[in-house]
Amino acid sequence: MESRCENCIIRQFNSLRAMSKEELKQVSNSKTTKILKKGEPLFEEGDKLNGVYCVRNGVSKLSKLSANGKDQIVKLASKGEVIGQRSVIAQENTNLSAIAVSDMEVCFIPKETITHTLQKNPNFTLEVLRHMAHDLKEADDVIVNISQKTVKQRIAEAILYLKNNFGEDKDGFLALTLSREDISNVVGTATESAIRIISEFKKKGLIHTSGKKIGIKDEKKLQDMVEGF
Amino acid sequence: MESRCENCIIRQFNSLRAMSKEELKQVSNSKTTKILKKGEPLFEEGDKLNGVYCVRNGVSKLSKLSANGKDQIVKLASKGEVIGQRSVIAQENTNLSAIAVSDMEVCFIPKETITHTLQKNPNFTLEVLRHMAHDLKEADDVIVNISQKTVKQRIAEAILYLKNNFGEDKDGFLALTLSREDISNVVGTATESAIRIISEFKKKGLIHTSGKKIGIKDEKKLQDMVEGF
DNA sequence: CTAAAAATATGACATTTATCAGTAGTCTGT
DNA sequence: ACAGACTACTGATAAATGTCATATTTTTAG
Repeated sequence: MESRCENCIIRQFNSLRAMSKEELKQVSNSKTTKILKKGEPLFEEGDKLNGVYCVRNGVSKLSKLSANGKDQIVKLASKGEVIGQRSVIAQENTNLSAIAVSDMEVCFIPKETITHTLQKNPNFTLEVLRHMAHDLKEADDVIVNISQKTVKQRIAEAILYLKNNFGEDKDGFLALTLSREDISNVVGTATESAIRIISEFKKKGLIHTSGKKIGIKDEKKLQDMVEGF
Repeated sequence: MESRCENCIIRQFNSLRAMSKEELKQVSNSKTTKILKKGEPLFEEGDKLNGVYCVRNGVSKLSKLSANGKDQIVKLASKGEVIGQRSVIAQENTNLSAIAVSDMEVCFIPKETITHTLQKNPNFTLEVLRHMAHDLKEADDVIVNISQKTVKQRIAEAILYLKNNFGEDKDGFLALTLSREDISNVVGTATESAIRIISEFKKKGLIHTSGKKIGIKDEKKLQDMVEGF
């Protein structure tokens, strides 16, 4: 049978840790588990969400389609993160799409369970609030980065971000492999520009690549690049 | 004597409306009122906030300094909005500066009053949460706009935003007058670029200006500009 | 394993935007 | 009312980035 939320380690990393034993039992009884293959959508922009998704494994990109037909990736959500809270809380259709960028395992928690607890357990609400406050700060940082840094700086930053958040595999490549297009959508630039700059980094010996995989060779210089040197 | 929060109309527009009579009384007793002249700071990036500010009148820009020395304006907060909640909730120093862009009147509410209510009144917490969810969505939209629209589109959008949110004066100029530099910092571009594009809009008959004041002449064409025509 | 499809890569060029330099206009405080 | 300071404006130019076209490599499906 399904594993129980009460015992789930993932929970330690998100706002569900503020739930009481009773509440967790309820979550566990109402949740369903879902497996997604790389590339499959969890939901699409504009969908009405009937609950939130707790990521057990894998990574999802949260993106928004712009008028000119390009996706902008606003956040990468991985193990322990809860996706869709914003829409459920604001009682609106979702403003973002969520698509798996690696195989995923997620738990779906119906919104009734969440909203019920939000109204009853102030500790949980406060915990969710803290998480959202954190997300908001990060969003502010993204705004400043995108508008004030060059594409080169942002790509260097993205590469370091991928290392710091998802680590490296045994061969020294970034553990999370994004397509060049996804990278350009994180950074907010044309795919060709991203590719060009990645090639340049490679020529300069800052990184090495193999297919779409990227490995960091000179972290310090990459960091300097971010700072603008 | 000072006016009482219980009677304050402003409250209707922000999360304070979810407070009980008792709680409001406490807020009213602990609050202080502050007058700011245009250009004066409410607080600066990195400050530790001892409470939140409720805007009674005037407008404040919330901005963040980037590495290259330029400010990026992340939000304009006006009547009814509460400033500084994010930092108080996350228990961090503030990541933004708040500077008055017009004369202001604000109420300062000490953080103890807020955090106390956050722990006791789930309705209030939920209301704050909803507001933050809304802010987060807006931040996502800003990210997409900045990275996917041209400077011209963003300036057209900013002008329409100023009209829709702050209205026009009797002579048909935008009621909130921002300096060209502030406009460029909202839009995330160089001041000269903003000026150039504003001149261009003027030549094309989309707007008219007088000193730093801007008035809209052809809203439809401005809107088309935003859409990319 | 192989052919087709998709993704990556690169060059040439157009467009957008930033930077620097300098002038004109507007506001502020005495 | 006036000087000085700030702000708006304009031109010339450089730099960054986007676009289109096309070649090459990698991945995928059968």
